[in-house]
Amino acid sequence: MKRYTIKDLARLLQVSPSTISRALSDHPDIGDKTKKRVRQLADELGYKPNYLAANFRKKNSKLIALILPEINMFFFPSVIKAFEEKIHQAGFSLIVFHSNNSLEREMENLELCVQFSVDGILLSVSSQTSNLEHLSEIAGSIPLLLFDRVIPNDAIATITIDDRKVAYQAVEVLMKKGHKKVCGLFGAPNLHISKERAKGMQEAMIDYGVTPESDFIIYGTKKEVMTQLINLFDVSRYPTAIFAMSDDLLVGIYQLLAQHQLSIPDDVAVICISEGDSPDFFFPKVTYIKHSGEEVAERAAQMLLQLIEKKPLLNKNQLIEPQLVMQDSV
Amino acid sequence: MKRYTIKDLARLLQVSPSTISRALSDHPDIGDKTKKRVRQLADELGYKPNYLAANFRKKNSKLIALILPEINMFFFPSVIKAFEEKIHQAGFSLIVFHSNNSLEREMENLELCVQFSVDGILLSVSSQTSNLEHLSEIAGSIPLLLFDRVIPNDAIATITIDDRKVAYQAVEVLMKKGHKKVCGLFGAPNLHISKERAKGMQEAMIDYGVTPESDFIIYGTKKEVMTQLINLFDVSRYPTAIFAMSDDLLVGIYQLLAQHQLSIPDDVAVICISEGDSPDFFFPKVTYIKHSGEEVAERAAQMLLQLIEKKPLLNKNQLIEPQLVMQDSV
DNA sequence: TTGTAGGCGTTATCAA
DNA sequence: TTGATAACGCCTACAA
Repeated sequence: MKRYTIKDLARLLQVSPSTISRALSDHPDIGDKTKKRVRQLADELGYKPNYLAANFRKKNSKLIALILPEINMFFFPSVIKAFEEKIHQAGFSLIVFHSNNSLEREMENLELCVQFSVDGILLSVSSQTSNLEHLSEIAGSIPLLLFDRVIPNDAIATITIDDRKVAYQAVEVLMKKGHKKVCGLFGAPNLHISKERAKGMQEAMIDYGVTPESDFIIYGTKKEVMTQLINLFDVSRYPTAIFAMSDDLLVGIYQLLAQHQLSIPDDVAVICISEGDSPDFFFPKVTYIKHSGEEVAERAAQMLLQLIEKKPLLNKNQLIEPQLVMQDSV
Repeated sequence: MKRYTIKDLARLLQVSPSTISRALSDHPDIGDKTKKRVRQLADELGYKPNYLAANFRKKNSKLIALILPEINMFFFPSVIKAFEEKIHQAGFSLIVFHSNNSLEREMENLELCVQFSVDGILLSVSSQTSNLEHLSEIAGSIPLLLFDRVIPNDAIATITIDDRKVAYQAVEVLMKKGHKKVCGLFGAPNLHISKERAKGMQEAMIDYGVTPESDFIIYGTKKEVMTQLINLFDVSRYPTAIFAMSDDLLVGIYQLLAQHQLSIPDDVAVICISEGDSPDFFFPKVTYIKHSGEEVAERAAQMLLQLIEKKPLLNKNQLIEPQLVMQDSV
C-alpha cells in the first residue's frame, strides 16, 4: 500500500535515482536492458509517478481549467464532454470551475488557476463580466482562450459562433416564409451574445422589409422572458413566429404554446439556435440553427493546445459557421 | 509579471522564509505587526502561493476527482454543478474525468487520480464495470465514494437512490389507475441500476395482481429501446402505460407517441424517473419520481468530505428517498 | 551509459 | 516570537 518512489526503485536495483528517472521516461541515454529491468520492477511494485512532485519541478500542472458561467443542461455538458476528451488525448486533465455568473467568483476561479499553475484556461465569461481588465494580467502568464460568451478584443484569443450571422440565418428562414410578426427571445441583455443575436434578427427583418417591434424583442432569464411572453398573449398580441436564441428558451415556449393550444407551425412558427438535442424532443421536430458544443469544444481544445505549445495561432478570433437544420416547425 | 515567492518576501522584509510562511497562514506564533507587514507586502506585490509546491510538500492536492461514465444532459450536469459548489466551499477544486462507459478508461482515470494525489474520488461506474476489484486497492489509500451507478458492497461507501423503491413507486401510480399493460423502459441491462429498477417495476405489478409481460420490459441504449418500442407499435401491441427509468428515455418516447398520434394520458399514460427538468418540457406535464442530481451531489460531497477528514460515516451505504411529483400524464 | 548534486517553493522540526 | 535547516519526489546539468 506504500507508494514507491524513484529512490526506492534506485535502492532496490542498486542504481542511481537519475537512472530510474531516465529509464522511466525512455531517455535515449539509458541502455535497453537497464530500461527493461527498471520497467519490470516498476510494474511489479505498482510504481506510480508522483505528479505533484514532477509538476512542481517542471512548473506545469498538466491541468487545463474550464471556467463556466453556469451549467445548463443543453450546451455546456457537450462542451465539457468533448473538451475533456480532446485534452485528455493530449495528456492533460480537466479542472472545472463554475462562476455562477458572478464576476467575483470568476476572478476567484482565475486566482485558483494561477495557484494551481494550470497550463491553460478556457473561459466563458459570466453575465456580470463586461470588460477584460481582470483577464489581461493573467493572459500574460497563462494561455487563455475565451469561448462562447466572449468579449470582443484583439488581445485575447476567442472562439465563438458568428452570433449575428446565426441569428440572421434563423430569422431569414422566417422572413422567407413571409412572417411579419416575429418575436425574438434572448438571454441576459448585457451579454454580448444576446445583443449580437438580437442585432442579427433585426438586420434580417430589415433586409426583408419588415419592421421589428420592440415589445417582440425580449431579453432576460428564462423566467423573465416567459413572463413577458405570457403578458403578450394575455393582451392577445400573438406573433406568427417565434425565434429562440437558445435551447433553454425553446423548451420554455413549447410548454406555453401547448397551454395556449397554439399549434406548430400552423398557428406559430418556431425556430431556434440549438445544440441539437432539444429540437427533436418535440413534435413536430423544431427547425434550428445548429450551434454544436462539441465543435466549439474541439476547436477550442485545438487552439488552446496550440497556445500551450507556443505555436502561433493563424487566427486569434475564430468563428464557427452556423448550420441550418430544416425540420418541421416553420 | 514575475511570480513572487516566499523567499522573495523574506528577502525584502529581512526576515526568514518561515516567518513569511507562518504569517501568511496566520500562525499564532507570529506577532501582529509582523503579520501586518507581511500581508501588506504580499498584497502589494500580488503574491500568489504556489499550490504545486505547497501541495507537494503537504502531500495533498486540494483536488477532488469526479469520474463519470458519460455526460448526459439530464442528470450529470446538475451533479457537476452542485458537487463543484459544495467542495469549492470546503476549499477543494474539481477535476473531472470521463470514462465513456469504458472500464479501461475508468481504470486509467483512477490511475491519474493517484498520480495527481487527489484528496478524494466520487465515482459512478461505467456500464462495463461489474465488480470492484480495480477499486479495492485505491480505496485503501484515497477516500472513495460511489454514487448513482454503484456496485453494492460493504467495503466502499455508496450513495444512491433506492432504485427498487423508486421504480416501485412509479409503477404503483400506474397500478392504482388500473393499468394492466405496462411497458417499462430501462438502460443497459448489465447495470445494477437497470436491474433494480426493473425489479421494482415487476414487484409493484405483482403486488397489484398484474403479470409483467416480458416483451414489455425493454433494456438497452436509448436507440435500442426506441427500436423495440417501435416494433411493438408496428404489430399493434400497444401498452396503456409506459414507465421510463430516465429522462433520456422519456424524451425518446414523447416524440414517438406524438408520431403515432397517441395522446397522453388518454391513449397512453406516461411516468418516469427524472431529475425534474424534462417532465416540464412537455404538455401535459409528465408525472415523475424525482431523482435530484443536486441532492445526490450535495450528500455525496458531505460524505466524501467526512471521509477526507477521517470522520467516521454513520452509514456507509446511504439511500436517497424518492419523491413523487404528480402532474398530468397519468 | 550512468552517477552526483542541486534545486524547484513550501512547510515542519528544532533550536535560539 | 523568530530563524536555520532539512525534507517532500523529481528532474537535469554536469561530471565521470
